[in-house]
Amino acid sequence: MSDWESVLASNGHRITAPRRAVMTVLQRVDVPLDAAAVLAYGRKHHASLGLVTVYRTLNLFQDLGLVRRVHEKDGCHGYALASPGHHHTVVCRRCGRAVEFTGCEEMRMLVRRAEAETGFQIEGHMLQLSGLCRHCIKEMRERRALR
Amino acid sequence: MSDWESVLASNGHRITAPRRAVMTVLQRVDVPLDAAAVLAYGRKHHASLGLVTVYRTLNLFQDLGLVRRVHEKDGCHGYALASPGHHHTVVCRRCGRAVEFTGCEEMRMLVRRAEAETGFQIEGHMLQLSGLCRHCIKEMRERRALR
DNA sequence: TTTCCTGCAAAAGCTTTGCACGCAG
DNA sequence: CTGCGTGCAAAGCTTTTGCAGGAAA
Repeated sequence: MSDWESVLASNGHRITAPRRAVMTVLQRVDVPLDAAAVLAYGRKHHASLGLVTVYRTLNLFQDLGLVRRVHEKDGCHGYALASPGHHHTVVCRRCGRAVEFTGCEEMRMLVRRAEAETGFQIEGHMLQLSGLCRHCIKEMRERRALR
Repeated sequence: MSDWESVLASNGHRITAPRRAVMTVLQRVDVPLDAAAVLAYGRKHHASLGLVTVYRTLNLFQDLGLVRRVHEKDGCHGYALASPGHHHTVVCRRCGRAVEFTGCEEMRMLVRRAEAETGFQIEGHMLQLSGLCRHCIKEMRERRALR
C-alpha cells in the first residue's frame, strides 16, 4: 500500500479507481493543474472519470494534506502534489513547472523585522518563488544562439 | 490631483465617479475585499455603482499597479490597495486585516539556496505572512482574562 | 464633439449539490 | 451487506461580454 493510500485508509476513506487516477496524474506531472486538466489526463487512467469526482477528490486530498493549491498571478486554481510538512514552491514563469523546496531558516530575521514594523504576531508564511527552470533557461539560450 | 488620479490620467484613462468610489473604499478599509464587498461599500459613495463596473475598475487598477490581489488559503479573490513597488503582505488570521511591509534583503541567502537546490534562475517572489494583528492579540488577551 | 465609461441583461465559466446506482471494505 | 463514493444533471456563484445611453476631456 503506497503512502497516500494509507493516509486515506487511516482516515476512513476508500481506495478507488478514480482516486488512484487523480493521484497518478499529480504524481507524474510537475506543473500545477486545474480540475479540467486533471480530468483530461485522469481519463487516460480511468476512462469514466467525471469532473465532479475530480473536484471532490482534489478537495479531499487537500484536506488530508496530500495536495496543495498553487497560487498564480491570475486564477489561483492550480493543484499540485504536496510533500508532507512545510515547504515552498518555485514556479517557472515560462512553462509553469513547479518544484518544491524546504527550509526557511533564512527568513527568521525578516519575520522578526516584520513583527516590529507591523505589530503583528507572525505565525506562518506562504512563499512562492518564480523564475526560469533549468529547461527553459537552456531553451532560451539555444534560441538566442540561432540568431 | 491625487496620486492615483495622475496614474490614471497619464495612462489615458478618465477620472470618474465610480472609479473614485472604488478607490475610496480601498483606501479606507485595510482588509482585502472581493468584488461584492467593494460594491456594497462603494454604493455609499456612488449609489448607482454596478457590479460590472467594480470588476472592470479592479482589473484596470490592477493592471496599473494601483491594486493588488491578496491570496488567501481558499478563494484568492481579495483586492487591496497596493503601495508602489515591491512589497509583502501580512494578513491577520482572525480578522483578515492586511498590512503591507517592504524590504526583503533577508531573503537573499534563501533565494541563493533555492537556486542551488532547484536549478531555477529565480527572478521574483511572492511572500505573504500570516498571524495575529495588534487588535486581535489584545482582544484574545482580554477574553482569556475574563475566565 | 468624440471617445471612453457605465449599467443592465445575458452569456460564460467554474464549483457545488441532489440523487440513484455500484462497488470497496 | 452497508454505506461511502461515483457520475450525471442541474443548480449556484463568480466573472466576462454585448450594447445603447451618458459623461469626461
